[in-house]
Amino acid sequence: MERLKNTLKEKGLKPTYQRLKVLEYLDKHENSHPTVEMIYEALARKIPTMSMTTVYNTLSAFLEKGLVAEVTITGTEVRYDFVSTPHHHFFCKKCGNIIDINIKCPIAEKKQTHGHKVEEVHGYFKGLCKDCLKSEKNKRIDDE
Amino acid sequence: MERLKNTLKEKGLKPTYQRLKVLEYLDKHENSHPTVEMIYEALARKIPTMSMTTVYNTLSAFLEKGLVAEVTITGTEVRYDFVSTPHHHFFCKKCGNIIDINIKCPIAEKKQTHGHKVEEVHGYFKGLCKDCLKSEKNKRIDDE
DNA sequence: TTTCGTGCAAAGCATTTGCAAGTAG
DNA sequence: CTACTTGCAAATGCTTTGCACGAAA
Repeated sequence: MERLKNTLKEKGLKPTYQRLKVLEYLDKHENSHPTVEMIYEALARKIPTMSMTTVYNTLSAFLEKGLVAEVTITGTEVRYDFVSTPHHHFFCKKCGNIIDINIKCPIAEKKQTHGHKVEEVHGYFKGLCKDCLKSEKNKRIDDE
Repeated sequence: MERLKNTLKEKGLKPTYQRLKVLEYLDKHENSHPTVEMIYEALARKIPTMSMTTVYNTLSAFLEKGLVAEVTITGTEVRYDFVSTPHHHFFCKKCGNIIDINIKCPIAEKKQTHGHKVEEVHGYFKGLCKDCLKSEKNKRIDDE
């Protein structure tokens, strides 16, 4: 808890109760890339006065300070990624999960391409995740 | 025109006047990755009865048939990419343009990663485009 | 006391839906 | 003829804004 409090202070954000709770949620669910709503739903259960507005405010403050990154793979919803180290994402078309992918890509090292100055490199895959692949296979076996 | 008409027929879409016009716009502005609004604004000038709904309908039909791809780099707007060959994108943080980038990436050839089945590979850069870089430099010279 | 954050209610907007009239084949 | 498409109007739902209250320094 103290660790997260310091994270906020370092970024010049007052460590309010709500901000700490949002950050704690992001920290605990680092791998689920939650939506605004997922965060709100989870926190509202514990903090009855929590409002959507506060989640929006908080996330946009975090975004500004570089604490989180927006992931817009699906095109219909924004998901939030607690920024640690740069990585790619995998979006499963079946279950909708977004999974972190850590692979080294020579292109990701580029500082320039076609004369443009590169500041960020983003990459993502779409397809079927490991688990959905497994259940697809089981289904096929069941059918036989 | 006949070419585009055939494109629609091949995909099983009735080549209506509106669809042809949207497709023609996409074909002509292949490199500008327009938003729904940009397409609507341009076409409404020539076709007074054109409606937003029709642009939405048309694009979603195109998307379903794989004629276009959605580009969601900015997070606040969806842009449409007339599908030709797979390529990456460069988003300029200053002017907001989205530029096609053709580079070979070894990762893009992957059919599988970490046990997940890869069907699509997407990559994009963010930074300053060639032109904005140039005007930044000129500005600095002007200041001196 | 002064500044900043919270959270309710209302506003704003892009997108979707319902549906009547029109059109392609 | 028959099914599909168009496009207006209304509804929907996510996100932002205005603002009063409250907390922190």
